[in-house]
Amino acid sequence: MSQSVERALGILPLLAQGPAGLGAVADELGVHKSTALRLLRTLNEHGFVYRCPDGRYRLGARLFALAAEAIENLDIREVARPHLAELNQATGHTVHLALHQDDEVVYVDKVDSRYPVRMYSRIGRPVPLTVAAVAKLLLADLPEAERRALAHRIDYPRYTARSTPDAEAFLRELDLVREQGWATDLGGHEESVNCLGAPVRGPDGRVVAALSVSAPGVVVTAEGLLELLPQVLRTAGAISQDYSGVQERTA
Amino acid sequence: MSQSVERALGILPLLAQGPAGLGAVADELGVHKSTALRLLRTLNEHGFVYRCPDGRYRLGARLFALAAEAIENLDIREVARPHLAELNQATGHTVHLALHQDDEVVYVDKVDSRYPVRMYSRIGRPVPLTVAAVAKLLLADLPEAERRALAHRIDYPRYTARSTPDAEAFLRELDLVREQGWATDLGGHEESVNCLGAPVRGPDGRVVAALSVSAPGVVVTAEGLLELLPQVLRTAGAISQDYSGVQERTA
DNA sequence: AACGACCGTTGCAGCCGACGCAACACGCCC
DNA sequence: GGGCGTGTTGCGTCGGCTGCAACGGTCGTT
Repeated sequence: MSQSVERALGILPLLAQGPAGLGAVADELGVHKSTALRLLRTLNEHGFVYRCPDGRYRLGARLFALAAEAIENLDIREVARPHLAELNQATGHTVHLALHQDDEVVYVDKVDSRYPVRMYSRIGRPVPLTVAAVAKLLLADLPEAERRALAHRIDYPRYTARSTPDAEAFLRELDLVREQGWATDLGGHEESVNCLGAPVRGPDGRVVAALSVSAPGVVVTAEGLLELLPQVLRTAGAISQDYSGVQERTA
Repeated sequence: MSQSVERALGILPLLAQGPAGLGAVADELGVHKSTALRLLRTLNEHGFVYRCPDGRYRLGARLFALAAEAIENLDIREVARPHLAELNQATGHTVHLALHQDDEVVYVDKVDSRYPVRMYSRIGRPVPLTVAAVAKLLLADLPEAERRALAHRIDYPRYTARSTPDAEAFLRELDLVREQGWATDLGGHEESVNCLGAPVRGPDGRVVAALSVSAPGVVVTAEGLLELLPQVLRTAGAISQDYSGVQERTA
């Protein structure tokens, strides 16, 4: 839509992969150096890009600040936090909270496991759509047409032998998840890690978020994890209720 | 420099404070609605802005993803991580790693305390410049002129009675920190939390990062925390060495 | 020391892309 | 139904952005 903005935004993913000089940025964007310079300068003035002492460019502090601030302001987080902490306290496992935006599912909060062996994840990081329990929960609630379109649009990486192989299998899985009201990821992303998740619903009954507990097989078996289902469902229900209660929060 | 980009970037901080409608954004920017619409659309196409079902705009997932990716790629992090984990293992306290960019100091990694009472912090979040141990370490290494300019440019919020009160006190503190090679924050940010930090130096001897251990007074006294100084210094030294060894990593 | 290669920076003219206007299309409440 | 407050579209005009070319700096090389 807006050329210069588009180009400027295109710079950011480039720099996310690592620092780069003016020339490299210009080449990558396919524009003249002077153009790239102007864009980088404006980005720099606003703190989105940081100029290293050696002249190369990196992503700037402002970006991190914004992301942090935005995450703070996601209201579901505030409501959910105490419940997540409680679930973590009760089970000892890592607890995640995730949201759906566009074609991505992102973790917006987590409470780390008390066990030394922890699952690797990071707040703000996109979740593998086809295997993660929270992703299945969030996507299963989409209207049918949208769900089908999405299922055929995305890729199906074979993280492990148990990863969802294709769109058909994924849609079947989503149907199952929607029906039973909870979801699992049994070694679909990393061979030795299992997850169990449940949906958080808004006042209109639609799924607005999803939470999950994750634990490596060495800590608890898949069967053992499934025994936590009632607790997980109860926590998700409690958050749903709290969230529907407060409801409007027009900033 | 570049008008449209500048405007587009101006939108993001607005939305960080909470969701807003098209009209509100246009008013705030001082531009026509149609202009704001185009900017929002481009931001939206790139995932930096997310359109709520109710038509309002929020910050988008891409922003989180970028921030996460960039933080992953900060190479000091990778080098430091095992050392931080070790320090955490040995002491049990929360360990932070921070960097300096422009006028901000940001946490880029942390390992949580094993104690139930934890200090509140978040990766990517700006650190209070005037009191945090890591901030003092990073700023103390600036060239004198820059240090003085910065000291007079920033604010001195009185978080607690022990917060640094003004520029003069701050500069004195920085001199002390630079000389002794380590820094503390004894209740300067939150009354009951103490920190002890040390600098990580690059191949040229300049401070490139800072780490700290933090613990609430209920877990360990300030004196007890100070006894960890040798360990903290050793860890910082080990990271410096590793970092200077690998050195070049031109992406 | 002089050279050349490379990178970042500046001024400028032309042109295209962004701007604001005005009109339209919705949903809502008085 | 009429008024409002949204968000949206098409269009002409002007201005901001673009790419060029030329400059200045810092290396490494001969």
